[in-house]
Amino acid sequence: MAREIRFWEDKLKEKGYKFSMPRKYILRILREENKFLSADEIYLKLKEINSNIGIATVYRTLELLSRLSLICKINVGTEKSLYMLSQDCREKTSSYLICEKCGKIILNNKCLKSSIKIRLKDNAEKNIYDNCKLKINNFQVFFSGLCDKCAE
Amino acid sequence: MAREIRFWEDKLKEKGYKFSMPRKYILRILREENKFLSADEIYLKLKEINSNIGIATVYRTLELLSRLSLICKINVGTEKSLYMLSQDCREKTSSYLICEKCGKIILNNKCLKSSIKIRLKDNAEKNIYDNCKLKINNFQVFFSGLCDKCAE
DNA sequence: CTGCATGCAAACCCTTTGCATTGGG
DNA sequence: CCCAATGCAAAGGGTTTGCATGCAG
Repeated sequence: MAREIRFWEDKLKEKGYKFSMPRKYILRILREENKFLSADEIYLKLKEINSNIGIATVYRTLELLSRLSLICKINVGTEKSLYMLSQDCREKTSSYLICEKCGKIILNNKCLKSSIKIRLKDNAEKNIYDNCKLKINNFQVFFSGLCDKCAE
Repeated sequence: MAREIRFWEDKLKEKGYKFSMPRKYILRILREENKFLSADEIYLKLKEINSNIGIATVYRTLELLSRLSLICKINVGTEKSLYMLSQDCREKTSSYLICEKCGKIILNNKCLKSSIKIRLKDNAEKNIYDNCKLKINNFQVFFSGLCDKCAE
């Protein structure tokens, strides 16, 4: 963890941002939970540890960390945005199963993985940049439909 | 078009829903535009043809049509939800390239298609249902990153 | 006719913004 | 010390809901 804290601090300071208490706490929560969290889930966890960090700060911090690529943000279903540390996000989640109605998300289920074969060509990243002028830092597969509960 | 109108009508009536004027108009707009539209874009097009259909009805209709799988709904970036007729959605768009900052979307670019190889196994749909109790009606690939403009 | 579908407005929820204050470097 | 960062509250934007009315079957 100490190594990660140093890494976060460097990343922030190298761009001239302060390594403030709220930023430290939010990063630590994301590291400990190690899964996608919504802004208000993070806000509640901050309350649990008796911080009085406001929800506005949570959003501002998540926006900043996302801009610095320390975390990644996804939007699925009609739900709120979700955030996760970048390294874990890339290593651990690439496929999602989402109920279009209730927004329930299943991440990286084994069954999903075995149901689909995806292969990115070697030059994909460069190819896409050359064609579309967009530097890819995430790649995700979404299956969506209706879960049994919502289908009644 | 006449054939499609009949198809929509049957789909609605077979589940006991009325084929009302707002539903007919909204389906027709989606057919004519033949691309992803937001609820308020549809609402504006309805205004153009002098209908006084309310935005609430637009949302309720889109929710219903989505539930009946006549249309598909996507959520990307920080943007509003987008809707498109299902058949076109499946035929024409399965991959998206999104700028995480400005929300710009590139649909089904040839380059995207050639950069990725996707194969769904034959029994994928059934497999996923058996495991996750969710009936899939959509399947999409999202690449996200920063476009040149937003990267500065 | 009957009850589902609609229009309107208000409510809701997530997120952003304005502003005075605080605290990190 | 100074300015970026924060907390609070209010505003914003998309979407949903309550309720009286209208219209498809």
